[in-house]
Amino acid sequence: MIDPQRIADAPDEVKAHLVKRHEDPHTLADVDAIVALSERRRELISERDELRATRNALSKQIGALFKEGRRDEAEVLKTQVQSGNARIEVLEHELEVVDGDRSRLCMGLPNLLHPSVPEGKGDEDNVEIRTWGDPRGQPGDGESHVEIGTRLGILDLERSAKLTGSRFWVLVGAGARLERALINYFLDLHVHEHGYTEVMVPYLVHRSAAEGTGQLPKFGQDMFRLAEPLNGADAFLIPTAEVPVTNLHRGEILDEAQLPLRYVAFTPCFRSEAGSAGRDVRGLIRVHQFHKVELVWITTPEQAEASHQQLVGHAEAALQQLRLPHRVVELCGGDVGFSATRCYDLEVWLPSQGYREISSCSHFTDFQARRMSLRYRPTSEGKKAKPRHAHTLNGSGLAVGRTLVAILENNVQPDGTVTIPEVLRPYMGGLEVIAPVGA
RNA sequence: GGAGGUGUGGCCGAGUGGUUGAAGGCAGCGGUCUUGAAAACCGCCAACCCGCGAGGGUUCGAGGGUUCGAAUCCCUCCGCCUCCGCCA
Repeated sequence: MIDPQRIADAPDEVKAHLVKRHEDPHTLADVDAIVALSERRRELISERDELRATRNALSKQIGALFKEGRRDEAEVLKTQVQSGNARIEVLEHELEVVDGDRSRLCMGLPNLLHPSVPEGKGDEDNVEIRTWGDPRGQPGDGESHVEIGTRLGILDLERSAKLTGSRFWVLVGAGARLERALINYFLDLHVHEHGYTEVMVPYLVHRSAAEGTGQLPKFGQDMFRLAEPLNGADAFLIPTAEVPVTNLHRGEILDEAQLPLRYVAFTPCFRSEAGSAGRDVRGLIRVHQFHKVELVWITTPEQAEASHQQLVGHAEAALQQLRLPHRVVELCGGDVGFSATRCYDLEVWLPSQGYREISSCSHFTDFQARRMSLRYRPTSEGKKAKPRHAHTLNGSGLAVGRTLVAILENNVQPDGTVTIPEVLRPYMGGLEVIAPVGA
C-alpha cells in the first residue's frame, strides 16, 4: 500500500495519481476519509498513551507500596488506576474502529504511478516501445490454434468439457509434451542463462499472502477460494506464482548484501475469470487453469528501475529464442495493474488475432513490501541504518499455454504440420515437426 | 488421527506476576593496540506507533481472558519437534 503518512501529508498528490488511473470518484473520496481517520487516530493514540503512561507509573508505585507493606495507600492508587482503565477501554474501542476503517481504505488504494507512465484510459492507449520479428499476415488471417490443435489431435476441448466445462483443456501426445518442454526450457533458460534461483512453492495460499501482493481485498472474485479453512485460515488457489514467491520473505528483515533476490518458479495458475464472460471463450487464451513460469525480484529502491529493464529483457529473450514475433508496450495510466507503479507487457503475435499479452512485467516499488512487511537493512551507509521496505518486481517468463498457442499459429506450415522451434527440440526428444496423429 | 514437548531481539539462549524491552553469548558497527592483520580490551547495537522536540506508548508465535501490573497465570488457534497410526 501507499505510505499512509504520505496520504495524510499530500492527499492532492495521491489523488492526481488516482485520476491518471481513471479511478472512480469514490476512490478519490477515500483519500479524504483516510486523512480524516488519520487525524482522529492520532488524537486517540495520544490520549490513550498519556493515560497508559500514568497507569504504568502508578502501577510501579503500587508495587513499591506493597513491598513496604503500606497496603491502604496501595488500595487508593488501585482505584485511581481502575477509573483510568475505564477511559482507556473506551478510547481503544474507538481506535480499533478508526484503525480498521483506515487500513481497509488504505489497502484498497492502488499504487502511485511512475512519472513516465503514459496518459490513457485502456489498452488502446498503451505505447509501443519496440517490435521484434516479422508478423505474418493481418490479424485474423491465420488459422486459430483451436483448429490447428484439434486437427493435429493434440488438443481436445470436447473431452476437457466433460470434466470441468468450459475454459479448461486437455493436451494429448505431442501437445502435452510441447507444454512440458516449454516449462523445462523456460526454467533452464532463467536458471542457467539469467542466474535465477528456482523454487517450487505451494499452489494454495492464505488470505494474508494474497493481501500482501494486492490481489485482496479488491479482486477476490478473480480467485478460487476453498470452502473450508486451510490450517485455520481462509485459503485460495494461486492466480499466479507471484503470490507465494513474493510472500516467501514476508515479515523478514533482509541484509542488503543478500539483494537482489531473484526467483523463478513454475506453477499452475487458477483464475475464476469472473466478469470475462464472452471474451476469448474458445481455446487456450483465457482459461481457469494454466501454467506459467514466473520471475520475481526483491531488490533495493535504487536498483529497482534498472532491474525492471533486465526483467523485461529476460522474458523477451525467451520469445526471441523461440523466434516468435512480438512487441513490448508500456501500459498507460488506466491499464497499469493495482499494485504496480509501472508495467511493460510483452505481446506475442498471433496470426489469428494480432498481438496478445504473453508476459506482464511490473515494478511495485514498496507497495507490496509494505503490505507484507518485507524490509532490508541498508549496509552501505554506515552503522545504524534503519530497515527500509524493499522493492518488488515480477514478470511472466512466460505464460506457457499462450506460448504453445503462439507456436502452433506462427509455425503452422502450408501442409498443416507445425514445426517445433529449434531450442525446444532437445526437450522433445529431437522431434522437429508435429504432424497429425496417424498421418 | 492419537500422545507428549516446544515457540523470547539478525542468530543462539536466560528469564514463572513488579525499574525485564528483556541477562549472557555470537554476528555487526566504532575505538584502543599493531607496519598491516589477527588476538585482546573498551564502547555501541530490535522493530513499530504518536510527537517539531523533550518524551511517551506498544511488541517475548497469534488472538482473547485474569490482574493495579503479564514474556511470566488461564483459554483458543497456528507453527515447529518426537513417538504411534494411516497414506502418495
